[in-house]
Amino acid sequence: MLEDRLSSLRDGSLDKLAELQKRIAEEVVLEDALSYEEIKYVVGVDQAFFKKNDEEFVVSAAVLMSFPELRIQEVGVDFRKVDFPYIPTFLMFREGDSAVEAVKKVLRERTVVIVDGSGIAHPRKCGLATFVGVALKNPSVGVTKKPLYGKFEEPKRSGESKGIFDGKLIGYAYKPCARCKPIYISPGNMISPETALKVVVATIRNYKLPIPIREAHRMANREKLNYLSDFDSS
DNA sequence: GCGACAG
DNA sequence: ATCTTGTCGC
Repeated sequence: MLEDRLSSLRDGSLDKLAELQKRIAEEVVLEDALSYEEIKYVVGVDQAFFKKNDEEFVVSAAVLMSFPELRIQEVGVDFRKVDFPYIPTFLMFREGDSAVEAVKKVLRERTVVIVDGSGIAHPRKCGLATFVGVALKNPSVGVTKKPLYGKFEEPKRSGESKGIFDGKLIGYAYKPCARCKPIYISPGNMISPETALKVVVATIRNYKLPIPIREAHRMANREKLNYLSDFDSS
């Protein structure tokens, strides 16, 4: 079954999905829809996965926080079966719909969405964060722990950032602390690389990853355990 | 052709 | 992402 899905993807359908990504990328706006001062909230989104009877499920959690105070306002959750495998550069087809639904439940005016995945720092300029930002027509930023695409130099000092380039500036490699490896930040939609960096840095504080992402990660795992324990007892 | 490759 | 214990270091 799994092999069937993978082979059908290999034989050309991935090309069509890649074309879809290129079309979505054409809708991206890299100017700030919100100035830094206008940002009132941020939403962090992340997901957890698990298998139940040979089927795979995803739990997405979206945590709305005040900005720049970072007080939790609301949490949105989406739970569903997943049928698309993880394929590098096609992550949006596996996690995108679920992430969008979770964010929809908590989204307000003047909010920047922070996603655990690339934005335009992607071979076709269409990472998970771009998908979410275009689908919701809302400012979004992508943050990853590993680089996916683009040329950059290693930031060496704590707090230092280096541009990620693909002809032009498409994001930043940022070193959160002396012993931390860099994180990679790129605009998803409706935000500039500079503002994307500034917002993310403002949410990191003493950690490596943005606090909204950390909170979303915790919530997704919390929900995952809930579903599993409910299943067991029923 | 070979290797790289978010979560 | 997920499977998993302890452990080294700031």
